[in-house]
Amino acid sequence: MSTLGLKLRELREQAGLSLRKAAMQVDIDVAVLSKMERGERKFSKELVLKLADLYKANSDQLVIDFLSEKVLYELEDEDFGLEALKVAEKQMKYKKQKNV
Amino acid sequence: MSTLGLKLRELREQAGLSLRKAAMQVDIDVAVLSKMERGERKFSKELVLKLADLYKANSDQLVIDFLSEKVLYELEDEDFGLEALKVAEKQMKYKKQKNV
DNA sequence: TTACCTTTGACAAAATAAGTCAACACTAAA
DNA sequence: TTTAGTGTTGACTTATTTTGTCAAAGGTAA
Repeated sequence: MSTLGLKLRELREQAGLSLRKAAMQVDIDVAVLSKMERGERKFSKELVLKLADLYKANSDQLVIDFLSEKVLYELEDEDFGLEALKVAEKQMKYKKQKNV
Repeated sequence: MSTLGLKLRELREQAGLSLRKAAMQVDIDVAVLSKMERGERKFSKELVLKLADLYKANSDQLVIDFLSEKVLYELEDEDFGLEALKVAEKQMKYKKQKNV
């Protein structure tokens, strides 16, 4: 289901950390991390960064996944989701170029 | 600032409706509609549809603008916003194709 | 003045998200 | 068969965000 959750779970396991220990390190409740890894609760960007750091993983792609998931969540079941993404992309490029 | 707000304001004026009257027709407070048209508050999709109907305008592009604005709002000031959009697009296409 | 118009800010209420906790079920080692 | 570890669940509280309501202001024109 959740790409980000899966990835972070794998990274945690690769780092040899239990859910409890990882949660403690980043200062959240175990229950919450468990739910986040299984896509039952949303990550925050800050937490993603903390976890990337803890797992010694590169955070860029994780942040991209985080944002992308957030966007997809907003657009799920929308008939014009794809069109909306294209418009958003166009506007973002414009803004970037124009520095608005 | 807000494309959608501007568009809906223009449509309202073209329909010859005052803010008060339009707001009354769609059953919201004038203050709220005023703020929405100026981008100070967010539209809901339902309201966009109601307004499109009231102004006798085609709602498709308005809904696309609405969604796109929502997405851009989530991604504003994000370094990886564009990358996130691309990932989201890819996943959405995949989902659509696979019917997941 | 009167009668409209839009905008503003302050506040209350409702809805969502985030945090906390205790208990459960499972596995494996002692 | 205890003990200690694992992850999961649900109920609950608290905090934050969003939404709705209202009154008043300032503008314009008859």
